[in-house]
Amino acid sequence: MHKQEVTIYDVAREAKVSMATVSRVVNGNDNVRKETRDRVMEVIKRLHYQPNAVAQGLASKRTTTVGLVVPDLTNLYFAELSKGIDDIALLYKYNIIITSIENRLMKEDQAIQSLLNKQVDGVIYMSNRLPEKVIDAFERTDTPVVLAGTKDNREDLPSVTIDYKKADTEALNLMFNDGKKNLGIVVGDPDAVVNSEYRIPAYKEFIKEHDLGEAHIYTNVMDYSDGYNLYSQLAKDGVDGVIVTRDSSAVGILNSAMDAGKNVPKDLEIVTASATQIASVVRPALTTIKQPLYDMGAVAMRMLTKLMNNEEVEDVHIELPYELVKKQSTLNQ
Amino acid sequence: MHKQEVTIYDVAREAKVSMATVSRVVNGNDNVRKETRDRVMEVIKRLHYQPNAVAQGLASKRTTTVGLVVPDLTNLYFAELSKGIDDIALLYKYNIIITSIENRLMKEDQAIQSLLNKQVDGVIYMSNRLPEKVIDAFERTDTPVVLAGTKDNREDLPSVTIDYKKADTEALNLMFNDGKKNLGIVVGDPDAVVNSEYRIPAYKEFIKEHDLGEAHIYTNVMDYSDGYNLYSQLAKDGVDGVIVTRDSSAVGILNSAMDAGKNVPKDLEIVTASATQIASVVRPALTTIKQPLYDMGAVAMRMLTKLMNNEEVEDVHIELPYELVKKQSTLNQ
DNA sequence: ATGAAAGCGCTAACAC
DNA sequence: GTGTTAGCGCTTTCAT
Repeated sequence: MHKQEVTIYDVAREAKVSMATVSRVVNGNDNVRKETRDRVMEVIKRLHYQPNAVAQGLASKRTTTVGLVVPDLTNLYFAELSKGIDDIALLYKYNIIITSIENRLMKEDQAIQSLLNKQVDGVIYMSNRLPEKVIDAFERTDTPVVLAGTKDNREDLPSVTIDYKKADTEALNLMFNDGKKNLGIVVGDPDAVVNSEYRIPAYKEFIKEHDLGEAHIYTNVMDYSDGYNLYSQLAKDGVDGVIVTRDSSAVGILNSAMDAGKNVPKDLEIVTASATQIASVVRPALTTIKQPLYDMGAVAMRMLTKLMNNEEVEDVHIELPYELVKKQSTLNQ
Repeated sequence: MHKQEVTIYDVAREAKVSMATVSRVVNGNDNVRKETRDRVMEVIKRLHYQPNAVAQGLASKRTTTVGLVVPDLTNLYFAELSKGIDDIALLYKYNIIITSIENRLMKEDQAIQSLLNKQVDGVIYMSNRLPEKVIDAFERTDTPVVLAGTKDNREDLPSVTIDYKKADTEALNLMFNDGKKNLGIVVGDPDAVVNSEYRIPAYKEFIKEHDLGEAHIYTNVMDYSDGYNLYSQLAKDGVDGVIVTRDSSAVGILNSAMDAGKNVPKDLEIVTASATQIASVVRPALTTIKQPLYDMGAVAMRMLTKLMNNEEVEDVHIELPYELVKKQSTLNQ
């Protein structure tokens, strides 16, 4: 399509060396006399030679490219994870191919296959859904995979997360100690492993242990308007404290409650489980389980670099510390 | 690195045809007898053959990959643009390599070069800064480039934008008609073409035409806290209406004003120039110049697909319609 | 409709 | 230290 202006062969000819030597210079191989190296470098500069990464990839079987699988770019939760990944990727000179898969023509396994076909050296998977087909695809390849902000059922795949159970329990406890006895939980996809295996069980255990009666579990609350519309139901159910996994939903609940003339936190306490910017700019500011999203991304990418280099990785299931940040959407007594 | 389990050669041997025929089947070339095609397809299925996109890229000189250059993934403005791009890219089966460049080791021209080395078929550039070096790199290559949400000085490069001058003038006029006579403008990077060539000139013209006295131009206000901290200055300067290009800054100003006991919009009107989610969830909700970000991204990507296929493109400088959405941060009289 | 063969631009033994 | 030579896995003429 576009003119590959200058190839390694042109440089070799002009510098009166072999392609191999140019390749050595380009790749920083030490086995080149300084004099030769300088001559080659000069020609490279003069001819504006730039190596063709596709050819390099085919010959070396390494593309210095990693794939990111993310549900939605416009969800700040994933954007902040991605930023951490991106920074470390840059540090190690990897490019990033990003694939978003929510509400899409493309299914998860197709996304993975597409990435693998591009010969990515590794994959970071952030989607909270992990269908069997994806697992199969991962198992059919040697390409290392790291999960960021999610887990698989069997805990086979390396992952970087927080302790969701502990975090949610702590949040519920905060509201309980504020005197709220009719607690609820609001999640997005109920089948997401994080929800089905950690958050919802943590909630169930909590209300059982504290004898809080009926469970109030609200699922498929995906965005602001879902949250906004949910409030009337929360009111009807007499819920006086909720933990909400998505902060856009939490903000929707907040605004809806206030529009209904209610007082947050007096009438309803809200704790959101992902501390993106949106949770801190609304008033009253939301109490949050602050996940170290940037760090989670960075740690995941760092782990992936090790896996791609066949380096030893001591622990493939890393849990980073979270922080329960008390703001004005809880009484904090 | 990873075992390329099955190659086109394996399929050819197993199906008792040549590699060329397998290639034809894979690429949907019609010149294959149905019988042969079926046999090849069967083998492909059975062997789980997947073409190596790197080898395809080297041989065909098309990678079906486009590069995105974006300042910051966690800025919803860019995220929403990217989403539009991504959806159209998926439709046309392009993968996306994303490169973010703000506050980074990597400079704009290195980012571009890295993308070009990967032999991307096209580039969408969203950064509001467009250094000479980047222009040079673009000129040294045949790879098509489209600017999304930004322009270059000479208007050489194809672009998708809104009419910034008209939009800002309309916003200023709204505030003027509300009786605000001490208007200001708050921007991020003052050297960004959109600011230096359109927004700031539009502002200057407006206050000159309406004889509003001294100009109040605030630059390098990049985020929420910059906006929050700026408010005291706005108050000191007696500004009673501002147009703010970044909505995180706008929200910062809003919260700061309210924390100072001021009334928005009575004491200060705020119009933000990019309508991301954050502008609509705060209370009072912000009046916004609603740019069709998703559409801008989609249109840019669609234009790029045409350029990559050497198709005719009637207009390479597309301006999409915006909408001035009146909310509670202006009086709207 | 199908096959043979020449590359695409580079890396990586291996030889000297 | 440097050159020679096979590939990497695929596409694409050009024959037939």
